[in-house]
Amino acid sequence: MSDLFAAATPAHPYPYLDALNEGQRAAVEALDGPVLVLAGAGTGKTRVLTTRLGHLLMTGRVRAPGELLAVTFTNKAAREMKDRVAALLERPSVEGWWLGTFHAIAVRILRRNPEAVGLRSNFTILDTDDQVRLVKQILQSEAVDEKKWPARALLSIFERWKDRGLTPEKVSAGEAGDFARGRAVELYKAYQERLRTLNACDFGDLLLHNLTLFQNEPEVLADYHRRFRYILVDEYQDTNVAQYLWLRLLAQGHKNICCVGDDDQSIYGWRGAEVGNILRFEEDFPGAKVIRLERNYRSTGRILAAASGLIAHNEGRLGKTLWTEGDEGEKLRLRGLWDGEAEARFVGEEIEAMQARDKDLDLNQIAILVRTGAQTREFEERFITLGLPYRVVGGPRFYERMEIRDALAYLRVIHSPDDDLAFERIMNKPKRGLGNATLQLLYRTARAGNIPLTLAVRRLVETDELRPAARRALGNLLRDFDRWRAMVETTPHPELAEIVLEESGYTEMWMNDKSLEAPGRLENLKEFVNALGEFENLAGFLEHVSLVMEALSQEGQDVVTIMTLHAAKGLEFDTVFLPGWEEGLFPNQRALDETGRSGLEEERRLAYVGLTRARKQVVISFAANRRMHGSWAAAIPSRFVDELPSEHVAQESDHGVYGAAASAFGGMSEWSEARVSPGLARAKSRRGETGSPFIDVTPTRIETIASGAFQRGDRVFHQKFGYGSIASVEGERLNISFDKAGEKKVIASFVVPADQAG
DNA sequence: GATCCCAGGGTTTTT
DNA sequence: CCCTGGGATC
Repeated sequence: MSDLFAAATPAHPYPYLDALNEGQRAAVEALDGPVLVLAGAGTGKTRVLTTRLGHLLMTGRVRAPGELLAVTFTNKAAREMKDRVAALLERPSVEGWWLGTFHAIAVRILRRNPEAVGLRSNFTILDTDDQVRLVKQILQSEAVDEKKWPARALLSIFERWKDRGLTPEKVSAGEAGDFARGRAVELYKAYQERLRTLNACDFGDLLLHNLTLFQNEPEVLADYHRRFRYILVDEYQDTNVAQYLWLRLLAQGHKNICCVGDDDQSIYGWRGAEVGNILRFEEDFPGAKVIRLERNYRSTGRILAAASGLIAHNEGRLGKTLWTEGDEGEKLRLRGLWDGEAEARFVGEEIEAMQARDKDLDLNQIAILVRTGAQTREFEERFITLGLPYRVVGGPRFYERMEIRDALAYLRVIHSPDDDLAFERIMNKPKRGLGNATLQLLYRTARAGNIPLTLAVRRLVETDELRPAARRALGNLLRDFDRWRAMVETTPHPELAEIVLEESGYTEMWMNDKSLEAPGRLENLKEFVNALGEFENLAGFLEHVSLVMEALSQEGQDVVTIMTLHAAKGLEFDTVFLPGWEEGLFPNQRALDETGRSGLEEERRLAYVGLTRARKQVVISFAANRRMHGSWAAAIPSRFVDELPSEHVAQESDHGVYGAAASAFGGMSEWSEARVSPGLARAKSRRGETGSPFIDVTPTRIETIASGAFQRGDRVFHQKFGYGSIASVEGERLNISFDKAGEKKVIASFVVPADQAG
């Protein structure tokens, strides 16, 4: 502790400081007391974070891993920081450090003192699916009409309360709302009680239980005060109230808390984030130093000017102006199109033109950032037709897949026998002749005796209340679980998992399944067993899966990225396409309806995030007609288009940015394309626009020029469309009749022979 | 108990 | 348009 003072005095022993600009250096050197680093997009935030961490070590303020708490929002950010710290310390990994997501840290704390909140240390963390099923059960037992009051809606009410740190007791009467005629709080209480009985908690509980723990057990909190001498928080603008309270409690002792964030990039208000947390920082932590990082190292001057011009329309900002010493760059491009399809075609053509100009073009440096997930489809379809490799970021995560969740459920029941939801999930998977009637009886018995489902099963198989077939099936299942559970200590867990999947008949179930997903699912199960091997024990694995596990991403390929604006935060690309800038879509109507002005400002921040992802070029587009939920709607350009400073924007349609004019322009372009390119006209036939002369003529002709590895009649497999037979071959383009997806034109490199699939 | 069909509803998403 | 879930039917 004494060298703390000694180390702080010398001026030059830290060469890494010289590589920083003035603001960055200030942010790194302000080690003690509360500090807020307002780090604009592309200003070197990660560098500041890691250098600061290193500086804490070099100055001796942090000498042991346990003395620093570093929190992030995503696993990705946590991993990146871990890697950098490991590199800094020249170690392969830094597992002992308190460095992780809010939730991962909260679990770690909760596992040490679970009794304080009525849990046992092997408690389960439920995912969304389990949560919804639990809420449904409660609605049923409380006789609430699920049609009128959907479980999901109620769950999101609970989540918002949890985001604000509210336990059922703390929800004030005025908050009840009209859900189920004001019964929401009562239902919330029932939900929390059920969770406790199940020895389970949901994601929101992790933080909420931490707050309860700290408030009820001052000793525990004091221990963490002694432990964590420095706290570092990333993406502070995304914290919700519960996380804010959590941080405040932990920082109470020494007040050495450094939060890094950007109020202009707060885009998660809809899931409980409070921009107010960052705006209020100086009041919350008196004496706080605020350091602004405004020098941008990423984007061109014009992109920064456009982004700044846009975001200036927001009120209630801390205020910050990005600048660069780099080039002014090209103007942003703005294009109006006829409809979403034309827009996708336009983007495809632009990328092809870029490829033509530069044959070494790195497709990974191109991103299409959309407002809603539904927008990705049109681009996907277009890119498949063009044979342009792409990747859609998002979609179901690995552990959200049905087969993985089933396999997990088996392990969960083994690991924590009271996990009713897991038991219910796999009770009849594979089919054991246990249907709804049996399940209802089980639940009645469990509820009557206030005991877990598996215990109810144990009692029932001793009686004659069940049908003999059901009784036998359940008896066997119980015996299986007992046997597997007995193996936990003696059998390596990956092997155990394999045995369970085998003996339960689960693997067999998928082997007998003829659907096109089945081979992929079996593959995922193998992957699952492999992943299991990377953990010390079953408990560790289960925790990892519920908190961290992500979809397998095929990285390292040369592909264009398609993703939502939300998913793009923190990333950067040379060229960014921003389609769908239309009123109603972006800003999104629902955001405006639900949260009004603050919703609009959040949408604007989203636009700001999108713009600042680009290093060199931004291409914004809007369509005059957009199909939503199956019906067409005329659209007008987004107000954000008008908010861009016009001197930095090149409009490519001389008909202006208004809907009607854009329609005329887009319509014409479509017409001319159809004339010059039969291939494009044919592609449209996939959408059922029959009657074009091109469709009738081409198939016979193209067969004669068939070449390459595929022939008519071959069975093939396609990532997106599944299995099918080749109807005709046209060079690299294949016409395939897919078993499930119907007729599609695809590029040969996108399919493999059916026998090589999976 | 399992399968099929139709109605209804469909931002953003991490942990 | 496309998916999900619940009810009706075999």
